[in-house]
This record gives sequence, C-alpha cells and structure tokens, in this order.
Amino acid sequence: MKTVTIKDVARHAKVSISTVSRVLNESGYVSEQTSQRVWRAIEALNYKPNQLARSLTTGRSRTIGLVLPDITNPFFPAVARGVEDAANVNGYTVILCNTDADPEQEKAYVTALREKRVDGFVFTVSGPDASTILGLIEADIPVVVIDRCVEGASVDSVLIYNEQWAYEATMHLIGLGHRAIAYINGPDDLTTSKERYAGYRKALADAGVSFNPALVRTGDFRYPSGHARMRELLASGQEVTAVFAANDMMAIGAMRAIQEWGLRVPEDIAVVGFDDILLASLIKPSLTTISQPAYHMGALAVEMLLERIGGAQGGEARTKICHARLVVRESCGGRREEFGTRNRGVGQP
Amino acid sequence: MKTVTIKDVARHAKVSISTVSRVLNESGYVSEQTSQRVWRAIEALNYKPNQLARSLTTGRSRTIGLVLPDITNPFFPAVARGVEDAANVNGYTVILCNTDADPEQEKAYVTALREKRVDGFVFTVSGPDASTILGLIEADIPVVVIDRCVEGASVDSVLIYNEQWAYEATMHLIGLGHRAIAYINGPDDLTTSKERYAGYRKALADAGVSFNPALVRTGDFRYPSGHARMRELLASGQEVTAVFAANDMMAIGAMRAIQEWGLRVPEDIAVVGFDDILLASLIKPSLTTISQPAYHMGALAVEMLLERIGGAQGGEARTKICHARLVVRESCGGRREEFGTRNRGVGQP
DNA sequence: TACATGTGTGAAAACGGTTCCACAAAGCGT
DNA sequence: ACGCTTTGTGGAACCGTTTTCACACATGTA
Repeated sequence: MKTVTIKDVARHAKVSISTVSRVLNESGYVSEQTSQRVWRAIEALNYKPNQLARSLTTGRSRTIGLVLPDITNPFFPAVARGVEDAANVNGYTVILCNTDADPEQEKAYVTALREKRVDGFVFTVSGPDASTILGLIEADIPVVVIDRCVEGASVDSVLIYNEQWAYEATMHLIGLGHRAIAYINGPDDLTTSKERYAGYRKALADAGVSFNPALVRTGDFRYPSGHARMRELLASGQEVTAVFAANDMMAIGAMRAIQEWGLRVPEDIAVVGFDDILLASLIKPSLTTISQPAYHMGALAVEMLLERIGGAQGGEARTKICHARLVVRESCGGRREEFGTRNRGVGQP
Repeated sequence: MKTVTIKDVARHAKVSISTVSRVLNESGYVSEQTSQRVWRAIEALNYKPNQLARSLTTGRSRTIGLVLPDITNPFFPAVARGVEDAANVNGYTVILCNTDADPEQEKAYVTALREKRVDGFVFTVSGPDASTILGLIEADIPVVVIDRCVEGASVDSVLIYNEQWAYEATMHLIGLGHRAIAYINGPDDLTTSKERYAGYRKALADAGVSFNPALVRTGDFRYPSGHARMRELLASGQEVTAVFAANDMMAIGAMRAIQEWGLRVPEDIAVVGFDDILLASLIKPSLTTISQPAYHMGALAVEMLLERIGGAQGGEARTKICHARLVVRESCGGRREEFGTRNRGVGQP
C-alpha cells in the first residue's frame, strides 16, 4: 500500500529524480529514449505525482476557492457550474464553500482556504463588511467578486446593472397599468439590494407614480422571507396590484402567499422577479423576471481571476458588466384595465 | 509580500522551529512563558501555517472530495450542504465536483483529487461502471457512496429502500383508483432506476393491475427528459390516468407536458415524483412525492467516511438505510370517482 | 548519594516534489 | 586543433512543516 513516489519511478527507470521531473513537466532536455523509459516506468508503477509536494515548491496549488452565500438558491449552482467548467478547462480545481450568508462562516472559510494556499478566490460576499476582501487584497491574493460589489474596496468584479434592470422590471409593471407596486428587497446592506431598490424608486419617479414607503419590505433573498413579507403586505390592508421582488426565490414565495390568500396571479396581483432561475419558467404561472447570465458570469469571473493569477498584479481593478434582459412570462398578465378598484377590501380566505 | 513561515515566527520569538510547532499543535512540553512568547510572535507576524506543507509531512490533507452528477438538480445541493456542514464541524474542507453524469469527467476528477491527496471521497456514481470505485478501494482510499449503490463493489453506502418507496408511491396511485399508470424511469443502468422500476412493477402485480410495457419510458433524471417522455406518452394515444416519475425533476417536466397538452393535473392525470426537492412543494399543483432526507444523507455519509479515515480500514462494508416517506400533496387529487366506466370496472369505492 | 522520571528545548531527518548548478559529450564554425 | 554552443544527465539545495532523537535540568524516591 506504499504510495509510489518519484523516487520509485526514477529507480525503476534507472535515471535520476531530476530526469523524471523533467519528463513530467516537459522542462529541459531529455532524450527521446530516456523519456520513453520513464513513461514506461510511470505506467508500470501507476505513479501519480503528489500535488501537495508540487505546490509546496512551486508555490501554486492550481486551486481556486469559490465562496457563495447559499447554494440552495438555484442562481448559485448555475454560477458554480460556470466557475467549475472554466476552471477545469484551465487545469484548476474549485473548492466550493457555502457561507449561509454568515460573515463569520465567510471569514472562517477564507482563513481555511488561505491556509490551503489557494491561488485565488471567486467571491459573492454575504455582507457589507469589506474587511475580508481587503485582507485578501492586502495579501496580494487575487480575488474576483461576482454579483455583489464591495464598497470601500477596489477589486475586480463581474456585475450587472442592477439599478437599470430593476428599473426595467418596475417599468414593465407600470407599463401594464400598475400603480400600487410593492417591492420586496434583499438585505438592506447589500449593494445588490440598494441598487435594485434605487431602480424601483427611479422608475416610479420617472413615471410620476407616487412612492409609498409602506409598500416596501425587506427580506433575505430566500423563499420563506418572500412568503412572509407578502403576507404582511396583504394583511396590512394596503392596496397592492403588483409586486416586484429583488430575486426569484422571494418572488416565488410571494406568489405562493398571494395564492394562499385566495387571490390570483396575475389577475389580482402581478409578480416580477429577478435572476431567472430555472424554476421561474417551470412554476405556474411562470414568472416574469430579469434574466442574469449566471453561468457566464461564473466563467467570466474565472477568466479574470486567471489573468490576475498569471500576470500583472498591478493595474486597476477591472469591472465587467454582463448583459441581462427582461423575460416576460405569465405572472404579469396583460395590460391592466381597471386598476385601482379591483382589490378594495379583499379579506382573508 | 514575503509570506511568513514558521521560521520567521521562531526567529521573532527567539525559540527553535520545533518549539513553535509544538505550540501550534499542543504536542509535547512547552513552558507557559515560552508559549506566550510564541503566540505573541504569531499574532505580531500574522502567521498562518501552510497546510500544504503540513499535509505533506502528516500525509493527511483534511479535505474530502464530493463527486456529484448534477448540481443543478436541487436534490444534490441539499446533499452537498449536509456533507459540507458535517465536514466543517470536524475540521474538514470539501471539494465539490460536478461530473455532469459523465463517467469520463468522473474519472478525471477522481484522478485530480487523488493527486491532491484528499483523505476520502463521498460519491454519487454517474454510471454503472464500478472501476473508479474499485480503484479507490484497491488503493485503500476511504469512500462512501450515496444515493446509488455500485454493483460489484463492496463499499460503504448511504441509501434508501428505493424499491419499497417506489412501491408505496405506485400503491398510492392504485389506492386512488388509478389503473393506467405510466412510469418514467431514470437511466436504465443505475441501481436507483432499477430498484424504483422494480417497486413499480411489484405494486402493479400485488394489486392485480396488468403491466403495460408501453407505459414505461426512460429519461435521464432531468427536467427536459421528463417533459419529452410525457409528450411521447400522450401522443401515443395510450390511456394514461396517472404517471409516476423516478425523480421530481422529471415529474415536474411531465406535469408541464400534461398541462401544455391541455389536460389538468390532477383531474385528468395524477403525478407522483421522487426526492421531495424544495421545488416540489412550491409548484402549482404541488407535487406528491417520496421524501428523501438529502441533507441528512450527506451528513451521515461524512460521519461514516470519517470513521473510515480515522480508524479501522478493515471490516466489512457498511450500509446505512435512511428513512423516506410519502408526502401527499395536490398533484394526485382525491380518490378517483368514475373509474368504473373508464378503467374497465375494477374495484368499487 | 544515585537514579529514574518528568519537563523543556533544539538539531536534524523526513515528506515528495522542482530547480539551480555542474559536468560531460557531441556538433560546429574557424 | 581550439573554443562555443547545444544536448543530456545527475547531485543537491530548497519549499514549510512534523517528528524523532538527544540532551539538559529539576524533582522525587530509594
């Protein structure tokens, strides 16, 4: 059960360790004949180089850390696939960590991964605290953040124009005749939430729809929070003919709450989400939403990261903005006829 | 930017390298005074031990590899969370790899992870080929397989009684009065598929319902295949009043196909799935399914794996069977009324 | 007093690779 | 025939740890 080392290969092929190493890395001169002998020995012994030892000398582990807040939100597996595929193509392995949106977990993971000497990080921050990211930058460890940007840190990023797309989503509802549009936000301190909220506000303002703070709630991007905040809105007695949620999971939670309340989507209340997870197209009614290219964003982040790893540490932080688009499905219905009168005094089922 | 090593700490604290190591690992004797000095040096220099070097000498990387066929199927993220949490609690890191149900990818990942000297594997095989698993066993690398077992290999496993629960699912439909029950299977060569198919057949047989091979189709556990196979069934002109799919993603695909065909679920065709992914409870109508404790299965697999890693390599392969249960939701409706006329006069309410 | 035992420390040998350096032989231009 | 470059190879230092061993000094015991 003794593991085979480079030494065994060298002995078996009757050459020096250096030569075996040269054959493996195709570095330096090796005669065709010797090379063949070495390869035969490698095959014969079924030798697998120890990457740990290799990394120790070279200082590179060919591993990147992927830190995500919630892998059960389908948006992130899509990102993860993109990261993984792009990494693999370039000979890198990915270590995926799930922070549960907990900054402490996040710190713990980063420490663990740094001790494992990962070559770089792809990161979706779980909170507004920039210290973790700053620590990486200070230590000259390449990082690319994705989806959410970090205030107070100059770092490579892959993003979309959240404000613009939230604006489009809200405008879509306004265009359908809605005026009483509720908004369920993500955690207030995330840039994603702030920007989407800003887009919502701007659309209302531009359309001359008065802003009603009672129609704005804060969730945590997860299904149950969307469900709970929607129930609160319905119970509040406020008139609501449409709701825009800052992501699909909350939008779906909201849809469910509406249906449980005895109202119909989209006839009584229209719903728009954000992300375009697979689920959005599968539910009934299917969800109108902003489609983010999650897979592509993951792949892009890896490309940027590898450029950093491979090359110039200096240079400004770069930001890539990805394209999104509004995907119109069933959850908004057609143009609203008699808005304003329909939901007066609808009670609990 | 020079990384601090144990040597720097030793110099700074004016002790030997050995002493620093002893302080870090709490091994051997160190005086209180020296220990304090060392800790102060560690803090002062912000020293982080290099796990690669550590692993190289100890031979243990405190990392486990998790190999899954499809992370976009929500069943697997749930498993992954269980694996990750249980691993973290025990000080292990998880490397998650996605094989895309491709045996070549699977082999490639296992090779890469072995070279990184992971301490063990948690595995959901993507095909019937046992050679990868056998290779690990032969090399004395701990493995636990999950969800699917491997024919021809004696290996620790975390499973459920697929046949029994497929039987329950089918019986549930039969109990509601259904006789023309279609079955959409997973890939034919997976044990999971075989067992669930066997359960379906057995239920039919026990209930005296004649088996119609034209009602059985094979998918690949993914949404589009469920959708396509259901369309084929509908187009075939066969009478179908219910369909049992070997997992939820296919069941949801089938539901969608039924609705697109202009029929209603459950009024025209009842649907049962298998897995109980979150999505199952969210869609409309919600999906009756067999609930598997995915998170728990992941955690359990890690426990078994760590026992192997820590201890007796010998001993028989152990199999843990997890509990599942039938979760009745809306997709099957209530008892079928008019099957007397419709289904050739079987039974009586 | 002498001797085992317990405590505290440092030197040096692994671990399994990469890489720098030295050296030898061969080919080549003058 | 001479030096110069190109090939081909082996020796040894090094990467950052852990761990074995040796040794020094107290302390308790016979």
